[in-house]
Amino acid sequence: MPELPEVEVVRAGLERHVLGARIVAVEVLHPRPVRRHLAGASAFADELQGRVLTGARRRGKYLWLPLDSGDALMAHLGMSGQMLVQPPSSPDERHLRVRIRLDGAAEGRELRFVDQRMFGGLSISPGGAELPPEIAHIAPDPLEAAFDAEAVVRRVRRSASGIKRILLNQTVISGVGNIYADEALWRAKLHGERPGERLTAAKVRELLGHVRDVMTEALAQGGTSFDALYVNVNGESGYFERSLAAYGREGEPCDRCGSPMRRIAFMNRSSYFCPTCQPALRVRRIPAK
DNA sequence: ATACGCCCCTGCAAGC
DNA sequence: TGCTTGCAGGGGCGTA
Repeated sequence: MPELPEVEVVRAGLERHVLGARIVAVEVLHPRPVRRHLAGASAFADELQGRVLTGARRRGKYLWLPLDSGDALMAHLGMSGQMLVQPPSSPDERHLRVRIRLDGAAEGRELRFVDQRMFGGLSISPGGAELPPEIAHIAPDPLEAAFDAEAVVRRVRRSASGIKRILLNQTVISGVGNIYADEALWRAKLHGERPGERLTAAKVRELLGHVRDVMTEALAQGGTSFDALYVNVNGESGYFERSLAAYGREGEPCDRCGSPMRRIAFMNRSSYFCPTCQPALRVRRIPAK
């Protein structure tokens, strides 16, 4: 159930543990996670066989491993995906979907794609080593050099949509999911339904700063609990229970003002916010006399 | 061209 | 105890 910081932890782990490895065999245990490979599961396996993994890259929540062929093995973790590096002797995980046996730099290890809900998946991007064309429409994320905050400010202020919906639109800014959207909005004292076009440029800039900060802090904490051989992404790093000010805190006191935090339905999931610090509508102030 | 709702899956916890 | 319902951190796609 990863957002950008969790995906980055995985990327860094892959870079450390499978760089330079050669794929010797691929076993697809469930067809759904390779559904994007239209030629089918066995073609997917055949195309990967013999390739060398030459990198580990990320944009937003998408990961890709450039191959020595110039193509890339792409991965999206969806809601429940994990990429694990395991010795073959390790028992199969309950939701193991794809097994990739390695030699060379990662001799005797397996790269495993584990995914309970299978919203995520693996695919091969032809010529996608540098930037897979399938994700060219995804905007840069706040932690990469190509991120253009002023371009995001302009798009936000051109949109009548609610600011939270805009934050979750990966073509505007990538990597932000439901948790970090709520956290950044809480820090900025903004209600997620405030229309983008009604926000000042300065306020949007401030919000983007909070987005970057909350992700950077999460990344720092997620990285510390990272075990050397076990590339984990399941969000159980301890960060979520300890450091969240908004997400999942319905009924608990706001860390800033003490008001009970509220939860509302939003886009088939939930939004958490402080009704006092984050009013839905701008309050027209009555001038003091 | 946007912008929005629907749907893809499985599993868990709470409620009846 | 067993069934039903709601909910879970994502995003592609069809339709307005």
